[in-house]
Amino acid sequence: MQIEVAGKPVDIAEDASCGEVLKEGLSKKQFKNVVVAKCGETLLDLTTTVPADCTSMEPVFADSPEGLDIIRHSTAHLMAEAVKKLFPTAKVTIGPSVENGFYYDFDYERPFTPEDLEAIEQEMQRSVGADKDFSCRVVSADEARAEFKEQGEDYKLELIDDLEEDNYSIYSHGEFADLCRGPHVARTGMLKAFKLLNVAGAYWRGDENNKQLQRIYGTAWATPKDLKKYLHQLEEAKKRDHRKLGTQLDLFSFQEAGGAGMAYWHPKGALVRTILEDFVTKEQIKRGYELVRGPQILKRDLWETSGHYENYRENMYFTEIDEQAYGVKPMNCLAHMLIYNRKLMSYRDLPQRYFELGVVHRHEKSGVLHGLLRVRSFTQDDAHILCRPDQLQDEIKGVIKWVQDLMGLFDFTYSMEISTRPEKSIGSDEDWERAIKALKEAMESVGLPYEINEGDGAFYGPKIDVKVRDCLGREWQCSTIQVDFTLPERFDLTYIGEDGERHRPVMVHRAIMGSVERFLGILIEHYAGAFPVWFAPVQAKILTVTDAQKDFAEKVLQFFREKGIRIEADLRNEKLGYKVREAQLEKIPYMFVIGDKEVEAGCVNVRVRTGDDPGLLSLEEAAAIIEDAATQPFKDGGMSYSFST
RNA sequence: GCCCACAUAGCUCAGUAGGUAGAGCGCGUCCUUGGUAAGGACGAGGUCAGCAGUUCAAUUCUGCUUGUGGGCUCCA
Repeated sequence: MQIEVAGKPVDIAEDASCGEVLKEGLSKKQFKNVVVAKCGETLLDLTTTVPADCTSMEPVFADSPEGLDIIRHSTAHLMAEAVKKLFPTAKVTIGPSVENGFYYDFDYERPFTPEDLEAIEQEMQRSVGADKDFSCRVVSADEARAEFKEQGEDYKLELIDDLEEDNYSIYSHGEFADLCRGPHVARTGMLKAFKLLNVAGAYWRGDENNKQLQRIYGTAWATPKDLKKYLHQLEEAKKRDHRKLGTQLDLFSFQEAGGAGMAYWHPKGALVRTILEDFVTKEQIKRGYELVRGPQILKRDLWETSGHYENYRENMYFTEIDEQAYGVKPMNCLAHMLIYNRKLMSYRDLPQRYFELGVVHRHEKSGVLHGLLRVRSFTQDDAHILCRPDQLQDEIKGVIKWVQDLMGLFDFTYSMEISTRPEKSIGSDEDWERAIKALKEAMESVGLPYEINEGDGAFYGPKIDVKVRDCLGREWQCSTIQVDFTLPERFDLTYIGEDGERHRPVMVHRAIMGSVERFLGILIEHYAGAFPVWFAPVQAKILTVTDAQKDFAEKVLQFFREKGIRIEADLRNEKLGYKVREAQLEKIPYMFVIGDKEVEAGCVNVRVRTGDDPGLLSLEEAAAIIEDAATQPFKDGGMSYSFST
């Protein structure tokens, strides 16, 4: 019998295992790093007998994405073994691999402590040292039930009942056996690079009505070197954390006295924000939007009409004025609809595109707040497009283009998904179908890949969500495009068509940055605080060598200020090296050093934060460099912008 | 909201077997006039997050509250 291994034919015995076949077909060194076998799309344990229909087999190496997944999953089992050994009354639940690692959820009478984690990790190391074999057996549903019932593993019983399979595979190593689809590494000795990271609460099956379990997270890699590299990366990422940089660069803070989830913008941070908002606002106008503004609070019955009261109440703040109930706006759409409704619209007036940097308040659960990325009060670059059905496609495409342009400007990588109807929602099934179809068609016509996120739409309509990652790899939603047939109906929005009849416009809710706060948080992490010249709060800093240059430095300062360049001067009685260091830590793009030489020449000596050193330049030349650096990103993106004071 | 952890000077952190606290940086004054990542001296600065309780005595122990961090659930 012959089988192809990694492209070359190998003779094998009738009942050979996958491991034996791969060992035959690969060099000794290669085989050492094989975790499982791959036959077609199926992953098989090395101990599994080669299936009769398998004609070619590929090795899955430890450092491949699939291999790492196996290693992490197996490490989760290894951890469960250790936990059961140290805490026999703990009940096991599920333990999958996740990005960069794994977790396992346990039900135990007391919380695990950091010391417990250390003990667990040591126990895991012992098991690795013992190099126990992983083995798999397939049993009937009844046998599986009997086995886990005897062990008191109630959660496993629940899983068996839910899966409703005829047979189940059970993976064991040493004393530990777990209901599991597999596959796994052959021996515990292959798991040589892992670390337990933290404990967290997690609901059984992700449902907050269920019991809360204890989840232990860990990371696992193919080699200790990879593990070390990953842990180092984590450390580096922490340095870019926007919360840390926000303090270091004096951009913003959160004030305990003022309440959770609400940012306070310091002078530098507020300036960065203002520039971003200014750019986005001007760009909206160029793209055919009109600026509007609505109030912060609207009468409660309006929120009832819109369905917010019914579907979004727990996220809203309410207040009372003159015995009249009001709701603080969590979204801007209501005001925009009222503005649309101020007069009778003609089909010629459409589309109406209303843009507002709207401040919204949402009562987010206390546990979800996270720096600028998840707050209770934030500003959306929000717009509502009211258009005729025949205009819908072009409008969506226009928004997608704008999203692409903005993300491109910052060189963001992002993922897109279409979110469908959630449980709590309003509107007819047909409208939902129509709206989803419109979004899909637009995405497909632009040729963008997308995922479907079932049940995650807004309560009034489906949406395209654009997600960007933070420094720790967590994804955050930024842009959103939502098609809505329902709210125009609820507010009886109409326009007079060519036929002289009243028609219903379609509404597109959309935000490009999403939340200014969140977007800035991600920008801070993306640039590690070293903002591009166009929105750096301070673009250049003058550093004098001694106070003899003070007068000239002040003239230079004035010169650049008049040019609209954001510049500061460090005239303190300190050494140059000290001033350079400080400006470098402030991540200021340009430093202008002024000593006697420069005064004499009427020049500045330019130092760039990247380490480049253009040297002695005239004031005009230096200004040109900055202006160039500030406008270049827009030229590259086919746009134009400059902030002026 | 739930689980766990944490909260000491503007920042980063030490510390107290329960006897009201310390460093570095920053800040102020003075000396130093120094050419590309930290010159020196002196000084100011803290209801040890808040409120209760235990105690002769609480920053330290206990409880609650507030806030923060890591997750879960939920969402821009």
